[in-house]
Amino acid sequence: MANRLDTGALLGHLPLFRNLDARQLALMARACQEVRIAKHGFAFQRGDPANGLYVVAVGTIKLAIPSPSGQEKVLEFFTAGQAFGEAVMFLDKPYMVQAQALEDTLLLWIDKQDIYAAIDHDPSFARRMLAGLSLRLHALVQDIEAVNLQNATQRVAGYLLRQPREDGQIHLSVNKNVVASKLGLTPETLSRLLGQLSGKGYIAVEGRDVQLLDAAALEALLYGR
Amino acid sequence: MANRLDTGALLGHLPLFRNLDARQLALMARACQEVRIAKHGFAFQRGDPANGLYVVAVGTIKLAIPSPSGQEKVLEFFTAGQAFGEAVMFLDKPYMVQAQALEDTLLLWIDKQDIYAAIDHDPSFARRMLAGLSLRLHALVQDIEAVNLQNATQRVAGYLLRQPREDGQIHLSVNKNVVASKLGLTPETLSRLLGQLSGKGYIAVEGRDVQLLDAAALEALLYGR
DNA sequence: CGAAAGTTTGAGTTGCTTCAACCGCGGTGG
DNA sequence: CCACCGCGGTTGAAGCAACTCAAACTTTCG
Repeated sequence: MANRLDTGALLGHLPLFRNLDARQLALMARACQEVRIAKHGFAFQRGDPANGLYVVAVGTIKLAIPSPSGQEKVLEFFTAGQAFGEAVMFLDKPYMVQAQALEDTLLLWIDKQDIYAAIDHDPSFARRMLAGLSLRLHALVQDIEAVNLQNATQRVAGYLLRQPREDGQIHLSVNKNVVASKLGLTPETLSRLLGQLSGKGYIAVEGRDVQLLDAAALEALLYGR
Repeated sequence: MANRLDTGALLGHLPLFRNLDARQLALMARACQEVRIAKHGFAFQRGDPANGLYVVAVGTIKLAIPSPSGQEKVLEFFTAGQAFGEAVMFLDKPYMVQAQALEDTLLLWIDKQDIYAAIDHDPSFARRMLAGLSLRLHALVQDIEAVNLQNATQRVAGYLLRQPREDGQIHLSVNKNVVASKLGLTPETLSRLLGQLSGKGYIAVEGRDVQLLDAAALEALLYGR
């Protein structure tokens, strides 16, 4: 029991489950299962049936659309405390995306039925669920906007500006290959563009650390011209 | 009262509101407002605050992301009975898309508060709402897949195959300019590709009517090579 | 320490766009 | 009634942004 995870406490801290009452929370904590995924392993793949949702306890998950030709389009990352895989659960369709661990990861899996029970029992849980899906939708629309209406440079600039930073310092949470895929670019193109922005003095890149030297200039790229 | 719309009956027929009880439905029917939008008019534009959702009573609405340069990316169309604009309602963000009428259109508008009330009152309503959002999400992911992992020809083939048809006969619900935008193409490119597919004998195009002559060949384009 | 993965740089290619001209058709006003 | 306009659509020629292919260099990790 030493290495045992306190699932109740963990769930209770998630925004999604925040004001679920104690009984309901305990029920859910008991119902959920721990799933360990090794680095590069999959929580689920395209075509798998969706019978529940996942919550990241430890680690990082990459959600991506695979393609027959081996390339993939990265949609989103999830780290400790975030839920994923909820959307398809409500339809009766198989996953059209895959969830891959970027490092050794511990997930909690909650059955569809238990989620439904929580929805029926607590309307505020339903609202949180709705808000969660809406947020996901919002992110996807942003992605679509980026790919369809912005050129490569603007996508990179936009991405950098959206990253969390402390005094202009950004640390990329994933490697540049993955960032490139998220932006709908090849690694080569991303590398060249970062080099270009560095050359102009807008940013300084060192490995996964990026310093924003001239955020205003980046915004100008995004909007003006 | 002759021209008066029976909102209660209309709402009651929507999948979203199907098994809302009579009292709740009546409440909602009384709460909702009729909104008339002339062709080319907007139900809302990017940046507008979202305080409720819309249901199409009569007409067609085009949801699109506008861009400063005047072009736009079409996301989806909505016709009689479909709801839209629900997603942003749950976040406290303004719309990032615009809803434009493709013809004279009559909408019903329902306030956020009334929706919340229905969610709290009837868990099955919440589930329907969740399913609705999930469906929207699914569609967006398909869109992203198309733009990122398929070439222009595949996108066109995929689109045609997804359209409702009777013995291979498709009728485009919107003009080709709009279809092109939905596919992330220029009108010129779409025209060329349709011509090309016609040339190969896979389809026959006449105005907005498209005959699928060889659906298998189109699927082959999508998957194999 | 060596193999594999990640990153950068260079050179050449291409799929789609852009620009431009043209056609046909429906509506509209003189 | 017909000339005119404007929009939707097609076609051609030229351009370019991003990709592909290839090779070298760097970092990570077993």
